[in-house]
Amino acid sequence: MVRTRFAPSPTGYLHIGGVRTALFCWLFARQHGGQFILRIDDTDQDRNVAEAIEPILRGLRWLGLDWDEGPEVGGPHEPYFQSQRQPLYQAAVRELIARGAAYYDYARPEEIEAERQAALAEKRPFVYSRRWMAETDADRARFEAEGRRAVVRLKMPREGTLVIEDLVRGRVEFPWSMEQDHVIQRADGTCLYHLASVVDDYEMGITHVIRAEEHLSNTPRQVFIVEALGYPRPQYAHLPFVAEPGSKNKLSKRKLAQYVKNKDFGDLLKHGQEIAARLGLTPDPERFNPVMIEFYERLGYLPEAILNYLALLGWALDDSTEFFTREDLLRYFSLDRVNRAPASFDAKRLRAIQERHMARLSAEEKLNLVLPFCQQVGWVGRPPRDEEWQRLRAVVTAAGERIKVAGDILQYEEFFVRHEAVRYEPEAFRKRLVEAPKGRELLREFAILLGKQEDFSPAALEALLQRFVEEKGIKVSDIIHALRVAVTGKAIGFGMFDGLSILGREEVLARIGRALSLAEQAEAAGELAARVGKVEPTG
RNA sequence: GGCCCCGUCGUCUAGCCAGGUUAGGACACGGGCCUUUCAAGCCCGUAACACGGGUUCAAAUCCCGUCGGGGUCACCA
Repeated sequence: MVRTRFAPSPTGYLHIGGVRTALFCWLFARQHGGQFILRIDDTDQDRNVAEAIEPILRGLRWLGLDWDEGPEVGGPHEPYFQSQRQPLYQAAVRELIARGAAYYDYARPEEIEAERQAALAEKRPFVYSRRWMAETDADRARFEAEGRRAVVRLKMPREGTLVIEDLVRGRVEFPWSMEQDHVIQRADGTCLYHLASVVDDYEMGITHVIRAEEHLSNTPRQVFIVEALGYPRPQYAHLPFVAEPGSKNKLSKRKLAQYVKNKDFGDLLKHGQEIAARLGLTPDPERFNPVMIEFYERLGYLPEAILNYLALLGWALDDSTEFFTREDLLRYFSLDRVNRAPASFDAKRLRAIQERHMARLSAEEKLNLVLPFCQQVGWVGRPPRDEEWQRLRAVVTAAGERIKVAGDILQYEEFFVRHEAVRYEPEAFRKRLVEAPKGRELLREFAILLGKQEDFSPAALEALLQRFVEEKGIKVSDIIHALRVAVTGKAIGFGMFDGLSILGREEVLARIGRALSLAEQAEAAGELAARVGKVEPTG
């Protein structure tokens, strides 16, 4: 029975690299009919764990990476918080000491540091002298009489080689002589991560330890504990870490300011901020950024697209397939096709994959995705009235593939407000209406035709405009830009006739009328200003 | 610095283990088509085996070395 685990520390956020690890653990367990366990590695903490794990659980849930055991779902190995399992670790420490694999050490931190410095000065690797090691009660009593306090250290081998058969990296060898006598229990009696991790992996029956590459160097000390305690050695698989945009450095949430300088990354963030602004949010930049999973959830990305992108960050099936649904991933994923080199975070590629997943959604699915965003800004009610549904459906259909994430619906405000609330882009308004008296004249004439038009379907409207254009001997482009700006306030948008049809005759006429009169006023004011400007110098 | 890992187009990668490919794909980029704007779509194109030695008829692929990048060396996880 395969059992894998994802064991984050409660830091208050879930970043892309962590999710990628969780995904691979989840995929591996699921496709082997095994279990995926979520464990919170909080051996260090006195912070508010409940608050700090919330974003982690929420992120995994959103992505559909369900866990069989862990926080909120329980399981036979409760509790799933390391902070609540100390007695187990302490028992393991006693066992290690009894077996001669660990010892009480009474060195003061500054004494260790002095040895370390001495080694550094002589350019030789640091190995603790074990001078304050206490292996008998008499030793302990003597050191304690000096007022020393003990930590427990691993009594690591000092010669020989450890061979690890890693499922991703193959055979890796470590000389034992390079290993330290790591501390496994603090002076205050609490136990440290490496010990806790090994004990829990054993207690929870973890068969495959799948984690990021940065743990590869930590593996020897863990294997030492595993063997000293007589546990079966789990299979290890060390995934390449996720690197920052345009570099091979490990992704770090602390270097955000630097990533923003990367154009693609910056664009992705900017797009997100625009949507947040339309929602009236001012999110915490520490959490609302493309390194964090929360960012994608709030903007209406598709979980499946994120999963697809993440899977490709360090894994490939073959030379050409890159679109994967969740089911595809479950079917085709395999650890032996995981890459060894780090993969850097590529914002553009993430967008491209999101677009492909979005494009295959049905209108109905897209509608449901977009609905909460519209409700949040008050365009439609909860639940929406029939006519609101219809309008929303029409806009979503007309916008088509322009809506790349659910939050993109918010750029179509003009279809959800009345004519008096339409906002005009200043540049477009000036160019297409204020400074285009001919365009205004054509628009005025066309409005008369629109007023008599019964059939307001896109096709009929297009035919109407065609006829108008032919009769006047002009080109479509001579009028359509003015029409677009007058009706939507914008220079760009989806098909003009779809837009007119959605708004309906009364609204369209009202908008044209308003735009025309505003443009005339602006022109008059402009002429006046120009005239005044000329007069002033002489006067 | 020691130990460990990694190095194919700008990016993500296939190919490497079992040597022989015009070194393939996608994203990005450039050009064209389409066109009422934008997006999409379609067609075409630019672009890579870190370097140096071997082994071999033949090396991205096997061996050695160099260089470069990264990880790790806590009473953090």
